[in-house]
Amino acid sequence: MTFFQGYEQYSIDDKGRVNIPARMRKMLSTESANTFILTRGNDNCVAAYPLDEWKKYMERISQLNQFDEKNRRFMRSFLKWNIEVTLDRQNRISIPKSHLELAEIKKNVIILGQYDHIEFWDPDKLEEYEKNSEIALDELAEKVMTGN
Amino acid sequence: MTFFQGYEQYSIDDKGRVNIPARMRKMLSTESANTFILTRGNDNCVAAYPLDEWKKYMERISQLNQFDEKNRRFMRSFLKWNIEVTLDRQNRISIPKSHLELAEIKKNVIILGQYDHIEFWDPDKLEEYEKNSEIALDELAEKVMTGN
DNA sequence: TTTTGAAGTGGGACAAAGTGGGAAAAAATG
DNA sequence: CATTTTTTCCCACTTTGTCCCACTTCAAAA
Repeated sequence: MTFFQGYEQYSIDDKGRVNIPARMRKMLSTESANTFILTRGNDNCVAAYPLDEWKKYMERISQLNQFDEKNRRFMRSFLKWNIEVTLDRQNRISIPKSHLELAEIKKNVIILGQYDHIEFWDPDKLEEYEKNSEIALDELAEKVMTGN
Repeated sequence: MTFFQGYEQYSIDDKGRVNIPARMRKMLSTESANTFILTRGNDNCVAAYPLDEWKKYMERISQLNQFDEKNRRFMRSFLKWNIEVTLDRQNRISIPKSHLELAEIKKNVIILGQYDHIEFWDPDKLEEYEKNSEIALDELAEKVMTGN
């Protein structure tokens, strides 16, 4: 079982390229073929799922009935932000402008390991997000870690 | 398993031609022979199905009993908008005026990958459509992605 | 302390992708 | 059948993306 954790602060160059941290890279299975699916993450970030992890989700999508109006809405909003990217020889991916704008990422980016995926955050936005959540974290931590 | 996803904003020239985004083009099987079936999409857009995907639908149509008045009605409204188009050497298709008017597409067009087909939207119309759906999307997303 | 290799960053050159327009061919019209 | 309009094919330009090479930093090993 492999999973992503930890965080790094990296920079994005003018061409929109970011390095994937070495220790996260090591988590990639050979099946994922150095390929990620970029997508819109929750709470204002960009998320990257390894190809093989992603297939689970696409299985579900494929089974939706498109003649149902709600399902169509969901599929459109969901598939819209998906894009496949592959590591270049320097182990970087390039993030499209649309996605950078979505998460308001400029020159610097925080890379978070988030179990089955990686997240890219604007440093300021992440800080802001964290400030808004400090209150309840302690109880939540207790609940999760003690298992009830 | 290949499928369409992502989105692009492209332009339509005076002759009604649109480029098919490279990454969506790569999804085309050789059986589809660079051919799409344009048709009337749901919710005010134009849809394009690769030839081989389309055949599945035509199979079902062929089995309808035409002596049933309702079936005839359906077939007429359905078949009316179908038209076969092939990529030119620049990987473009040309969309008939009738279809552009149907979806109120002018100079610019949003191209959406929608699993088994591609959709063409007028940017304003799509935005409007998306605004009307934001409410229920989160729960729906959770439901679909967590599998219950 | 020096060396070595891996990791992160930047930029130039070339190829691919997207866009526009002219000329020939085909179709539609009277 | 002639004329006009539309469609198709081909060429050319511009922008974007990809590939490759090179430099810097840092940490572990010699």
